[in-house]
Amino acid sequence: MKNLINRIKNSISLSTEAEKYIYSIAEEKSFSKGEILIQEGQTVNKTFFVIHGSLRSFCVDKEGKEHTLQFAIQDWWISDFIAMYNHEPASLTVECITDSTVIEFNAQMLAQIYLQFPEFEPFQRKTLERHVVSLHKRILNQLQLTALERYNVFIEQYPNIEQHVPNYHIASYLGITQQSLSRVRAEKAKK
Amino acid sequence: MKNLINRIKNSISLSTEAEKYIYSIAEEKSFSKGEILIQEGQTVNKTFFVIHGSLRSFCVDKEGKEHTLQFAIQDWWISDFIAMYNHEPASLTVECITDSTVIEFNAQMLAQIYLQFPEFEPFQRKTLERHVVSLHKRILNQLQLTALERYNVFIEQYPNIEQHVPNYHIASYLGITQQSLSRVRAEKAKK
DNA sequence: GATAAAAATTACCCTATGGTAATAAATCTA
DNA sequence: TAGATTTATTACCATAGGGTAATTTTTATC
Repeated sequence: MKNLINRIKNSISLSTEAEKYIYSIAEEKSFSKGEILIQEGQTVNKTFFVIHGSLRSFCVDKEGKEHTLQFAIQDWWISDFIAMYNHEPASLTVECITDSTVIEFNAQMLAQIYLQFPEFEPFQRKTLERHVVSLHKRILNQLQLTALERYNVFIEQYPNIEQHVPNYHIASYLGITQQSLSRVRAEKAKK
Repeated sequence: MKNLINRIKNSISLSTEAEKYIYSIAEEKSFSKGEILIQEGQTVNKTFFVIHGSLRSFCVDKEGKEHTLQFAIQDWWISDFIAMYNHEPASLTVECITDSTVIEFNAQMLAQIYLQFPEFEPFQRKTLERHVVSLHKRILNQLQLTALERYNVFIEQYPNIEQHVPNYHIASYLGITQQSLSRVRAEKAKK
């Protein structure tokens, strides 16, 4: 839980009351590999801050293929943001890739925190803005880079994730098949 | 300018003072087809709300090919959000596709508006959240749909844009070449 | 309305990535 | 450690979409 508090303190100065409030609406939870935190179809009123471990959100297409929208490692947030922000049932599944510890927040409580503690506004805004930036960059990468280039960007962005995340999840994040990723990696190793 | 005021009023109740303040930090401007609102490399402290017309933001890759990140039509916001949120030089260009009228905001002024008028917080948040949702959906589409399917989603999402936007811009948004889009359209017309 | 310019289509061949399947390697489990 | 299971690799052929270029259609300009 300290992670988050420190992270907030990097961005705003946090009163003891505000810190207490955070503790009151948050709950630290541990999940083991394979556990589902959000199930497709469910109502989503939770969002998770990752303390350690790795998780992903993904959708399943009509042919049953999985497509990874997001990975989350330490200090990242994860949820089904489409469902959460639109107040509609989850179209995504959020699962643990490895044993993980997260802080679970009630989304409404968290969104309203600035009412009691206006100093949270810039922190929340910054979090959302950073999210937008990372999505814009991802889309630009998808538009202009080859599979190999996208893979290189990925391992730069998540330097340690490969040890923990199976290859086919990375492939499904990059928008290619597991086999193509294998080829791409072979290609890369040759050079 | 009424567009924006009405749009805000749909979401929050707006005092006369707040309305005046909006007018004071905004400037309605008209641009003609082809004009550049944000140039790659520039510092970005402006964001635009579209009154009418159509604009796009795009990047240029190492081979000189353009990739459209976003279209903006009536009631949408457009800027280089990567540059704006990260306080770095623009990596995108924002240009008018057709003659357009926009409201230009100083980004800092707009971001700080909640300090004087806290009732703006939910409006600003909602705008950001909607942005995140649309980007998540775009990424999911890119991961799981074929070019034809993405094209269909596109024309559903922007029903009238085709009359105004050249095909090669749409192609560059969908992540395919102009020629592929042409094929896709021919395919679609056949059925 | 004629001409020029821009945009869209079509054709041809090429390449990156997909699909299926077999094999190999790694990991888990008893 | 053996066997089972999961994951990764490789091979083969198939296909969606790319590249170049020629042609047609549309739009702008005089």
